[in-house]
Amino acid sequence: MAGARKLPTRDELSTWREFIETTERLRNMLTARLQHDTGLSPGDYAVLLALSEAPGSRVRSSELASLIGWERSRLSHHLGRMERRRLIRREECASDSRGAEVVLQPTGADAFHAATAPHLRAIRELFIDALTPEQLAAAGEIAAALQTHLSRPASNATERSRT
Amino acid sequence: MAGARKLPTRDELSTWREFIETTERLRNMLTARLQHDTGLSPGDYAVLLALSEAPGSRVRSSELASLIGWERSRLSHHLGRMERRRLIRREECASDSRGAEVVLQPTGADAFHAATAPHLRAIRELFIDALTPEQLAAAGEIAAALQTHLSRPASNATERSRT
DNA sequence: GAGTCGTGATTGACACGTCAACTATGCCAC
DNA sequence: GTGGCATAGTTGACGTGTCAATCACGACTC
Repeated sequence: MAGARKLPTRDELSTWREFIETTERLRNMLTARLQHDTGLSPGDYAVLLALSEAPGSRVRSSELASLIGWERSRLSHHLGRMERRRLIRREECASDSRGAEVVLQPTGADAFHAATAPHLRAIRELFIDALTPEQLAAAGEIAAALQTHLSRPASNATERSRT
Repeated sequence: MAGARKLPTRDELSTWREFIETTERLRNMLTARLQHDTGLSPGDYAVLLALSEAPGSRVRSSELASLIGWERSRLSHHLGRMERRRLIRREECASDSRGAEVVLQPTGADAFHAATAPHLRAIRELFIDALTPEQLAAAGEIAAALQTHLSRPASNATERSRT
């Protein structure tokens, strides 16, 4: 048995398309608004949020990466761009000379503080206000179910490592 | 009235985060699988799908753009990359010499045919199988509600053009 | 048929992401 | 203290996406 799984029906496929296209559109609109209102990208916002919650507004680079769930190289590239804009600064780490510490700069702190209210408002307007309380709850359950499912090793590869 | 909208509650915000992060993860896993199984990106797949459904496997460039909902410049860049890989070809358009026609190439047709079953299977495994039928229906309703809401002009800018 | 305007498509600059090297330390064994 | 290995972080190449500018042509007017 196994091997040829049943393919999605027409209805399932159209639900999938609507779902994935809508969430992409939602993300794009959020990004555009954040950019327009505050000049920050979602990446900038994530970095600044994590940084401003850290004691002393400074975090080891690899810890920052795991806080926001990024690969280190992605973070490194992004920090380079943020450093050019004076949002953050990188310092050598005292305890481990391989390491780097990321430090929030005044420019970055200001940008983040100015961004948080508009961003939260946008989330409310574009997402929360679009749904009934029941739908919002259902969205949470769907996300949880997907998250669980995607973390199952088998969902990565069904019948793919059968060598 | 108006101006200071209520900010999201802690619960709403955590639902939001779970939702948006999960859909992003889902998209990433789908992309990785498509890439791994077939060597195509989601963009490639969308272009090839539209092209292979078109009469004669050829479409005017701007029509292709509207079929898959892309900006023309995005499409132009992508077609350039696909042309380098011999997946498609661009021809001058007979009826309108400004225009270009995109033509499916054998390499592209083969790649697309080889990709469709694995891709549909991945959608089933990663998305549909993760949800109960009720959750799947709810996902469709949520997408529809969001789509409607996001198309409302006011949801783009509440109190933003109040000059 | 010259002027103007809209449309079809491409281009260049740049932000963002991934992957695969690569550098530089730390760390442990011996 | 040297060899081997893991860890921290950076870098380069390249695919992808947006924006603004540009080019070329069609269409319409006079």
